[in-house]
Amino acid sequence: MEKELENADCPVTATIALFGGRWKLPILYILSKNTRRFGEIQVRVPSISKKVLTNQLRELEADGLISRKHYKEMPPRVEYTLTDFGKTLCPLLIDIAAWQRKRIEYADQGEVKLFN
Amino acid sequence: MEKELENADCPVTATIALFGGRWKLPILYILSKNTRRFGEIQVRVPSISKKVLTNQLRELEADGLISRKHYKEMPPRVEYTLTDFGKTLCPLLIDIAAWQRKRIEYADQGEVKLFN
DNA sequence: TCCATTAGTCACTTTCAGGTTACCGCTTTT
DNA sequence: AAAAGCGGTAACCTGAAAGTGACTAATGGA
Repeated sequence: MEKELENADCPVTATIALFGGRWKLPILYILSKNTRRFGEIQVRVPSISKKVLTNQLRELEADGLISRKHYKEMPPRVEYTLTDFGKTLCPLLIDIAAWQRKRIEYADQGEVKLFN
Repeated sequence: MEKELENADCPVTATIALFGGRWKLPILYILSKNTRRFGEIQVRVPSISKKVLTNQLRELEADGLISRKHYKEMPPRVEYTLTDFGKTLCPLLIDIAAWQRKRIEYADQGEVKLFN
């Protein structure tokens, strides 16, 4: 039996891994509007803890979607910004949101349930 | 401080939840080519267990992406098919895959690492 | 002198999607 | 009479991610 797919090199899976984390989309959305300091992000993402926020930011940085600028001041100041590459993600997110509207159309026709 | 977003009604988050499960993309990919029986899916998704496959299929069905047809025969026969709504997902997945190619371009320029 | 501030880290606990193994009903094949 | 085939279900386990609370460094201000 042929192997129809190898999960590891599926481009869709690979892409979703980049922003599939629990809080990554909210973070990217916030940074798409403005460069933000750590604390500013935290206050805009409801109920995220420092540990998890740090984590998600580190991963986004490692994937090249955001950059981190650390000012050597006291108290510390750290700013996060979407990279040029990170900005290329925005149109895709808009496409995804657009499809959600299509889903709502189907729901209006009773063909699809929105909530289970 | 204004709440810039509520995660729950983010259309991107909602969409990704539909196919973010561990095996949902492979399953959708397989069904995008053919209607398939349970066992045919299982054999094409490397190393998925029956329980998990059942689970993922049930969720995809609940979300209206696939339909399940149970023939009352013995031994049992159950066929899974992409719904019309499920088919509308395909172009989106193609967009996502296309963005991955953009990512690879950036990687070629050394601006983004593909693997960490 | 002591406190507040910022961006974390550390150690620990909780959660739950996903995985494992065993079992089932009903029929045909051996 | 036994085994194989199909599409599951039930009970249990596991590992990674997420969450919690306490702690820190270095400075300015009351």
